[in-house]
Amino acid sequence: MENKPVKSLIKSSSVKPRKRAAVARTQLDPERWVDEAIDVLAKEGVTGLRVEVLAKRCGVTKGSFYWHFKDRQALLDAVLEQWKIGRIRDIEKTTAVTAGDEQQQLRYAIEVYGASRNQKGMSIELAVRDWARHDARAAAVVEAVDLYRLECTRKLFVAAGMSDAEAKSRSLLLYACVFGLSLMHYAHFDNDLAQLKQRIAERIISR
Amino acid sequence: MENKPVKSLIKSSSVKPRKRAAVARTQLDPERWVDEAIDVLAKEGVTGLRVEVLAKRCGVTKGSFYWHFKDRQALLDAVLEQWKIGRIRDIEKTTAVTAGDEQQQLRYAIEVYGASRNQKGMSIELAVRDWARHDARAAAVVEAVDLYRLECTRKLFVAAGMSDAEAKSRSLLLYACVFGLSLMHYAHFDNDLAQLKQRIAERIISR
DNA sequence: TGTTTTCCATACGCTACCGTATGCTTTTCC
DNA sequence: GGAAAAGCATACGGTAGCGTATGGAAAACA
Repeated sequence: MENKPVKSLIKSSSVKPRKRAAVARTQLDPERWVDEAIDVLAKEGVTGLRVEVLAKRCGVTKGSFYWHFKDRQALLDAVLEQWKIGRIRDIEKTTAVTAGDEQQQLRYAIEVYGASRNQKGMSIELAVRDWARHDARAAAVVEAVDLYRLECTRKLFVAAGMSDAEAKSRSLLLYACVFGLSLMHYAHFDNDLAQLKQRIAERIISR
Repeated sequence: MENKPVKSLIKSSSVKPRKRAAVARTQLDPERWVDEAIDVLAKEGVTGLRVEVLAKRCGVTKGSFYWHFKDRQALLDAVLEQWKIGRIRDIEKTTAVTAGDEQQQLRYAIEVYGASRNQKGMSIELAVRDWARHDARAAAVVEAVDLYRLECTRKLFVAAGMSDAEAKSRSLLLYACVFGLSLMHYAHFDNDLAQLKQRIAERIISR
C-alpha cells in the first residue's frame, strides 16, 4: 500500500496505462488499433490494410489483434464508424454559421481541403471512396457523410442569398470540385496554381 | 492446296485465329490479355488484377501468361499504355473543334462522362487514378492524360471567347467536377438530379 | 513430312495473409 | 497473496498469389 504512489507514477509514464479503478471493465486499446488502421488506410488503401501488418506497426502480434477484434471485417467496420464520426464533427466545425460571413466560410471550406497540411485527411478521404466502390458498407458511410456535407454547405449558400435549387447545385459543385481536384495531376498545367484555384473558388461561390 | 479455302474458313471461325501468312511473326494475343485486364481493373482495382485470376478469365493457365509477359508488372505497364492511347484518342474525338459550337461541345464533354452508358469508362478512370496514388508509373500516365485533356478543353474555352487565364481555370474546374461527381454519393440529395447537373454544367461553361 | 517455333499445362517452391488453438505473463479483484 | 480475467505470443493449418521449370501439343515452315 505504501508504494501506491510509486505504482501510479509508473503507470502514468508507462506506454500503456491500463484502465483506472472503479471504471467499467474492458475498454482499452481498440481506438489505438483504429487510429493506426486509418493511417495505413491512407497510405496503402483498404487492400493494404492487413491484420499482421497492422499488428507489426503496433509492436505486437496478431494474437493481440484477435483479442480486440472478432476478425478483419470488425476492424474495417470500426474504421468506417470512426471516420464517419470524425468527418461529421469536422463538417460541423467548418460550416458553423456566423451570420454574414457565409461567403468567407465557404471560401474557407474549399481552401481547407486543398491545403497541403491536411493532405493526410484527403488521402483517407480518397481511400475510403475507392473502398466504397467495392464495398456496400463503405458506400453507405460515404453516402451519409456526403449528404451531411452537402446539406451543410447548401445552408450556407442559402444564407448567402441563393435560391434553394441554386444552393443545392453550388453545394454539389463545391465538393465535386474539391475531391476532383485532389484526384487530378495538374501541377504542370500552369505556373500560378494559386491564382487558378482562386478563380475556381470564386466561380463556385460568388454571385 | 485445294483445301486452303476450307482452312481459311475454319481459322476465321476458330476462337483463336492464328497469324496470317506473309506477316511479321509473333504478335498475337497480348491485346486480348490487356483488354481483359482493363476489365478486371475496372471492377476490382489494380490490387485485384492478379495473374492467375486473369488467366482463368481468359480460359487458360498462367503458363500462357508468362509466355506473353515477363511478369505482372509488364502487364500493368501494357495496361497503362493502352489506357493512355485510348484516352488521348477519345479526347481528340470529343473536343474536335467545329468552329462556333464550342459551348455545345463543352456541354457534350461534360455530359459524356456522367452518362450511364460509359460507366465502365469512369470505373477504369477511377481505378487508374487510385492506382496512381501508390504507383509512380500510373501517376505519370495520369498526368500526361490530364494535361492533354486540360489543354484540349482550354482551347475550347478560348475559342468560346474567354481569356487564357479564365479558360485554364474553367478547364480545370470542368474535369475536377466531372471526376469529383463520379466519386460522390449524392443520389438522395435531390429529386431532380438531372436539373442539378444541368445547373452545374451551366455554371462551369457559360458566360 | 519432319523440324522448328509458338503456345499452353502442370508441377513446384516460396511468401503473405487469415483465423484458431493454446499457453504464458501481467493486472485486477477479493 | 491467490484466483480470475486481460492482454499478448507462439504455433498451426489453410488459401491465394508470384514466378520458374519442364514437357507436350499445335501450328508454321521448309
